[in-house]
Amino acid sequence: MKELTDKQKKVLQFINDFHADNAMMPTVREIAAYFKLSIGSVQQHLKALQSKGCLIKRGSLSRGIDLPNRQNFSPVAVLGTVHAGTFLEQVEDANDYVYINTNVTRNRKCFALKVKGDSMEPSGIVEGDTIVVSQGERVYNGDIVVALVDGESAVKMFYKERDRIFLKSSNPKYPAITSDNIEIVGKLIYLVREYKG
Amino acid sequence: MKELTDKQKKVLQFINDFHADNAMMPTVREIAAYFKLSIGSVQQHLKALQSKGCLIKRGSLSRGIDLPNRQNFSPVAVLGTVHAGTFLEQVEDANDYVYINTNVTRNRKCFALKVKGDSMEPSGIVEGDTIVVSQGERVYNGDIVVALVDGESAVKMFYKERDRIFLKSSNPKYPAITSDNIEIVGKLIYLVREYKG
DNA sequence: CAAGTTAAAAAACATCCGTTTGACTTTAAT
DNA sequence: ATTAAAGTCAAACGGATGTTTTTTAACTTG
Repeated sequence: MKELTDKQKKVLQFINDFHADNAMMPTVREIAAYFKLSIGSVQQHLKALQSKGCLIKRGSLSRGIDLPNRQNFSPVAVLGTVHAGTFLEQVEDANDYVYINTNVTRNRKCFALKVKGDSMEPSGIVEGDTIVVSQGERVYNGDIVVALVDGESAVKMFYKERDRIFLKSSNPKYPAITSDNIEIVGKLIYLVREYKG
Repeated sequence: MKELTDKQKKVLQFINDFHADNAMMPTVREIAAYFKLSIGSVQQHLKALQSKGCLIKRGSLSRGIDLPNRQNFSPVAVLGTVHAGTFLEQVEDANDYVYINTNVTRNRKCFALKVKGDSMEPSGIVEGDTIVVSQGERVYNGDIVVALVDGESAVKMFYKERDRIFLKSSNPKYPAITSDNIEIVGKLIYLVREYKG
């Protein structure tokens, strides 16, 4: 990516800010008005930015410019609460969403859960955390998973030994679980925590 | 918010998806093309959605519709690493960013740090986590803060007793810190963790 | 000095786009 | 049967928007 001139940097910055504020790209004339420039001058700047790879044009659409590394977020439904100590599940209606960068979700089928309990505290998963789970994923020993054991869900570490699945808490005060009726729902891919107050 | 008709729901959904994919709102004609409708019909749907509070129009701008609960994200620079065991700071150039919902940052001045060490593990803060810190904030006993102690930074719990500041690790194997030279940089407001592999 | 780059302006053109109007059909409720 | 609401269409108007061309000027660089 070539060097940008000062003016080009400013124009690019304006486009960035404008999009962050208004959720749409500015028109050529809106850029011109901000910098008190003519339309043609702005067109030249845009062309320069485009040839340097800092800007993408999508045909002749209105507001049809785009930024190469634009961040994209998609809603992931918070389906309920998962108890990380003993077992508990409360699947509610999905009225709550957490927005995750698509670089993280990568088109995988995901959902989110609120954590209760302390069985995974040594792994840094504490009450109130929101965890994002990717469904139908291959899991390996040591992965943190959400599993259904005899119909109830839990967050645990996954281990498989001689075709037998063990679900371990990282908190040593809880024993490992094993059962003939374990279904792995998905694998932890993300965690967010908000400190309020 | 009144009930939406099936068609109105579909139109709203399309607008939502279109914006997520293209970072811009569709034009009336683009909506019409998708649903194989006339322009006027779409206008009517938009008017209905607007009167029901599910859509906002910004004057007569091209692509000038907006969604009431649109999520907005702003970049927060990851300035370096903070050691949560002993002390350590490496402020690098800000080439790394984490994108945080503006509902969380709320116009506050923020930066982010990568965590190393285990001194805050019982509080759910482990190595590799990215923490978001709000600067210049009033802090209270028990808040988790980033502080400068004799010029080096740390993540600790804040306590003040008789005008003396104590910085405690939640991991009991580290002693509490106190010094005449403690500067509170900011308060933890958010934490994200990505599980890779 | 000559040549190339960057910056800028004005004007004109074609299209894109939001808006409005009037008329028609279907469906559901009264 | 009547009424109302939702849904549809076609057409046209005016302003917004992207595009292109030509001209001018300042600043570097060889």
